[in-house]
Amino acid sequence: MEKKIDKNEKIKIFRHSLAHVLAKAIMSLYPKTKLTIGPAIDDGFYYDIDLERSIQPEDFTTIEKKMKEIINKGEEFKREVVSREKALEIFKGNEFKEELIRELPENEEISLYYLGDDFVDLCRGPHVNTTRELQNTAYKIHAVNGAYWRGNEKNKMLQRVYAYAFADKKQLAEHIAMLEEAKKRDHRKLGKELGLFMISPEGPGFPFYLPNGMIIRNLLIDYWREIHTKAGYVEISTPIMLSQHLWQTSGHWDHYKNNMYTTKIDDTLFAIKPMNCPGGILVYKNSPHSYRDLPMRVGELGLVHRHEKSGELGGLLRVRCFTQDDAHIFMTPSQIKDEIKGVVKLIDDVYSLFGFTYSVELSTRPENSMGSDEDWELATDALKSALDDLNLDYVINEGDGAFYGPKIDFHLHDAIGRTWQCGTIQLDFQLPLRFELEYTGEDGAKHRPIMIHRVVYGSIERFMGILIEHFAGAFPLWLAPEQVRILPITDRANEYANKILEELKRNNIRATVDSRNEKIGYKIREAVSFKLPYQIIVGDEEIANQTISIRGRGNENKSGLKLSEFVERLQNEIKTKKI
RNA sequence: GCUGGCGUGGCUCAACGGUAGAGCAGCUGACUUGUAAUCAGCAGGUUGUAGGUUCGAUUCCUAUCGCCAGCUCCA
Repeated sequence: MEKKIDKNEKIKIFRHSLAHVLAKAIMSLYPKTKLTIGPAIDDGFYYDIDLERSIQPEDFTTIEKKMKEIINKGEEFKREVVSREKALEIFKGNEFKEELIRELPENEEISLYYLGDDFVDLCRGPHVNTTRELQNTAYKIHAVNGAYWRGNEKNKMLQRVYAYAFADKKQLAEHIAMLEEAKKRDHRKLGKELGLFMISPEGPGFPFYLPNGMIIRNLLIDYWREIHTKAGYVEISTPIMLSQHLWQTSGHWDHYKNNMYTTKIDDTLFAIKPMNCPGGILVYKNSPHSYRDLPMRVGELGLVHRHEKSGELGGLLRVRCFTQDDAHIFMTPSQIKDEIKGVVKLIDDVYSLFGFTYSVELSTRPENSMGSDEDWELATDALKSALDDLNLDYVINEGDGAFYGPKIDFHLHDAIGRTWQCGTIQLDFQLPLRFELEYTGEDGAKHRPIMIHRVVYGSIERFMGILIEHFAGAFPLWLAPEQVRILPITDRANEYANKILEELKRNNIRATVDSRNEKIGYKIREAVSFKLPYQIIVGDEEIANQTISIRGRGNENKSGLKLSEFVERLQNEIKTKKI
């Protein structure tokens, strides 16, 4: 274990040193470049530069060659500690470096790293001693993208040059091969090939479900209803469009207006809901409540619309209209911890069922938020202590909470390793206050409930996107749109195949017969490429013996089976939701 | 929204200043086939859209829409 950490440190130093080599190469090719920052990242490094001329993919090889030259020269990395004044003088004219230097804390020493005699960069280090140590490393510039200076969209946009970098050629090749493989499981590609969903240019970010995708979606919803009923939830449905007045009360109008679609009915402004909570709150307010009713767990599969900026859309992972598997829990302060634990448990159960691993983040108060410091502190502490009680590992994400409360986020990974927030649990003292929610306590007095907003899938769209990539389209039997395809070898077997089909249908198994006039090899090839879990093959032999032959994933190939045995096996596999 | 790249028949791609070509899918016919592509024929595109340059544009330029990567933002 310790060795592994050492290795990680070493590759980080390689990557960071290579970033300096890249910077030097770029400076020598394009002397007008202003350098900013260039850190090591998970699969390599990048360097953000400010340069009039935009770096093009054609330039990558030129830059790589220049890097190689520098490395082969065996130039030395030399560290020098300088005064703030000296540093400012050296980087005079580079407003980015000047800004960084000015912001360095008083007590911290300012170090420079020279690479050869003619290149210097402001840097904390550490680095390799000479570029000779980089001779075995393998790197490849693969992209240049825009990136705002210091990640702020109000700042200047720089060019970010990305490179993969590994300790040797083999590791680089493996990484590139892995990315190639990942492309094959891209949910957009599979969604098209397997007939799951489409997105029309007529509705950017508004996905259409195709029949096969709809089957999966409905199964996910069935499962969701089943586990939520068991966990003591009730379900409601609230309107998709509600008056501006409601959104003003909820605070969405002040904090979320730019993301909301609006329309006028007569002379009143209405907004399409970007979130389900205000509707859920109106339901709560519809009748008086006693402490005996709490906690009230109210679920809603709510279709929300949000105006996401055009460049932010992507397949099913980022859309403008999606169904949240939402629920609001109204409760007393003493119920907070148990309720949060209950939701965490529910989320863990669901993600485990699909074989997902996830990471957890706790997000705290953002800048543009409402409510008192005390409430925020209380809410944040409640979330923390629930997580601590459950012994869950989590990282804290400062300032990333919702405008009405702090939250726990659950992140899942897509095929190429990007993480996506799916599940979230948000604690909210603000909306109950704004909407003057009440319940009658044991003491007969009115009290204010506390709310949890939570989703498990997050959005059905995003979750399906991740699901498609996770299984590479080869869904577990219970989710597969087509579970079994029956392939008659000649048309003499069509009648027998149709009898089998009827029997499967009677047992609620989704099956079809491929009675096209094609060779068996052709039908198998197609069934396999559609990632079907099982194929039943029948010809003269099977008819004579009244048996079936099957093919399953993982090269399973069996003959002489009884149909009834196979049906039993399928039903068992479906019932246990085996993955 | 920003930076850069890309838009050719249902899909995957070719042609790149001289009025678009292939494979797969589709349709028709023949073959009745035993575990990942049977053969033959037919049909299908005013090259995202709108302008411009040119004798001539899919190819060059501008705008616009959409897609992709990243940034920002987010379920």
